[in-house]
Amino acid sequence: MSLTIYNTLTHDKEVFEPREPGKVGIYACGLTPQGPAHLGHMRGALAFDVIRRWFKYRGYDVTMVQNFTDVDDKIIRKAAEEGIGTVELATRYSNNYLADWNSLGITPVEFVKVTENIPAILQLIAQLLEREHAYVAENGDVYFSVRTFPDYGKLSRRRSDEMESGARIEIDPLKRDPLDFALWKAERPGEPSWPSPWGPGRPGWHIECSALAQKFLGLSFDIHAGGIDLLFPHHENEIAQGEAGTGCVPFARVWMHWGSVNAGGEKMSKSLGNFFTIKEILAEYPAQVLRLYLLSTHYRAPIDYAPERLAETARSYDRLRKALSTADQMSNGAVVDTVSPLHLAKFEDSMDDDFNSAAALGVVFEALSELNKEIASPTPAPAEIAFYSSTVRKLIGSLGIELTSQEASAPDGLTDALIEHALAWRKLARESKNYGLSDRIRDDLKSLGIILEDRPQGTTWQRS
RNA sequence: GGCGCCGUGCCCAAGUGGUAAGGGAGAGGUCUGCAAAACCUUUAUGCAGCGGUUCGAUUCCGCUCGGCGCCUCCA
Repeated sequence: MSLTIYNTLTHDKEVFEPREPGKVGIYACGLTPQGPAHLGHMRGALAFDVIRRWFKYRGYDVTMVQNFTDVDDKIIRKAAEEGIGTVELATRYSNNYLADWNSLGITPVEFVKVTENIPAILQLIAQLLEREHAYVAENGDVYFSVRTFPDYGKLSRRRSDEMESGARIEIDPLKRDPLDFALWKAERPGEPSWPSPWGPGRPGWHIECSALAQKFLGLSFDIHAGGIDLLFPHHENEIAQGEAGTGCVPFARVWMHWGSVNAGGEKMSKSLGNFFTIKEILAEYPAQVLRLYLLSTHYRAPIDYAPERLAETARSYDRLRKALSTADQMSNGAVVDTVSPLHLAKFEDSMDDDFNSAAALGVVFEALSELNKEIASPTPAPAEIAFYSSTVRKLIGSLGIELTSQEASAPDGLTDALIEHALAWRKLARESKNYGLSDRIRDDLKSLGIILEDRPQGTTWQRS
């Protein structure tokens, strides 16, 4: 089965065909760094971390670019409120965001800032003016003329005439048409600005993504990604700017959109106050659990976040962890580097089908079930145990979820050797039927976070 | 009002024109000195409702009801 991707532009799943064989270029809309990131901001980052891993797994050389819109109305306002410069504010929250990526184990991409790429933006605006898709208003603003671009609406499937009738867009006398949008905003007192042929000012909201994507990935690049809430008008405008400005169609070959993160049935957002920051969540649960949770729903579907959901995921994650820990102790050092072909094939098919991580995780748990059956068998075969634990590890590992061996998290003083000694003492106690003592040892270890499990073949243990 | 998405067991969540993955929770059982874990069995003749197409639909089409997103800043 070949890699298939749902393309919002065609409303259909398509076999992925890169512009250049073996290479894939991805542009994703980043964010406006003006506050701490919440789960909603991280969903796309995580989804595309996994998508990039899968492209690499399939042999692609991946380039992914994401922007920081580090100058815009909100940043200017927020910086003024806090009495600091816009650069300082944007830098603080960009770094904050990158730290969140790091704590979730998301591989960094090529981050680009608007303020460091003003020339590319000016150039695209100039091209749009040259081609008469834009005009300069009397105050120095530059607007895109939607009427000059007949394809406008092809991504979001809206027709301009319909929108106009029902629209409640405020009438801006500077615009020739209510649908027109700003490419360049003329300087206002106290705001950052850059010189331009149309007078000093700063970029409008949508132009940066068109300019940056084309600058760093070229014309007609492979994939453009973003949250579904950016579909209109942002992405629609990007297409208009990119295609009208260069004459090169399509601006991007495939459009991918991830679903929103909701809380209490409504989109998580700052204004509603129903958001959870990454730091809050990671204070309660390990990053692996959060990854597992987010990946258990397909990236395009909306996901409703609730702390109970994470608690459930934590339980299933523990099952995974415990089984692998037990397997390590029962495989007698048998090293197996292979993966169950049956499970691998199902897993790959799932991921090839529009990166269906939810279905792929289902396969992981099926393999886990095989592993547990072998562990529970009256005559467990170390080689079989190693075979299935390797399968589980490799499959889920390809989604960026590492099930580390337990010694990695050993607390101070409780070395594996010490625990092994305690197990030996307990074994002696049990052999002499001194159950009071053996239970005492088990309880004491439990209070230290060590869980014992007696099996016919001996006792295994793990850190809880 | 316009555009789009969605409605699967107690909860979460995949999925297919031919009879429903997986996870969490619950119930019974096996193993065990006990415990824990695991294993086995069990919880949808059913996939919002009503029509239609079809030999056959949860899967395609239409309508109805319900939820959500976007149309204003948004990941």
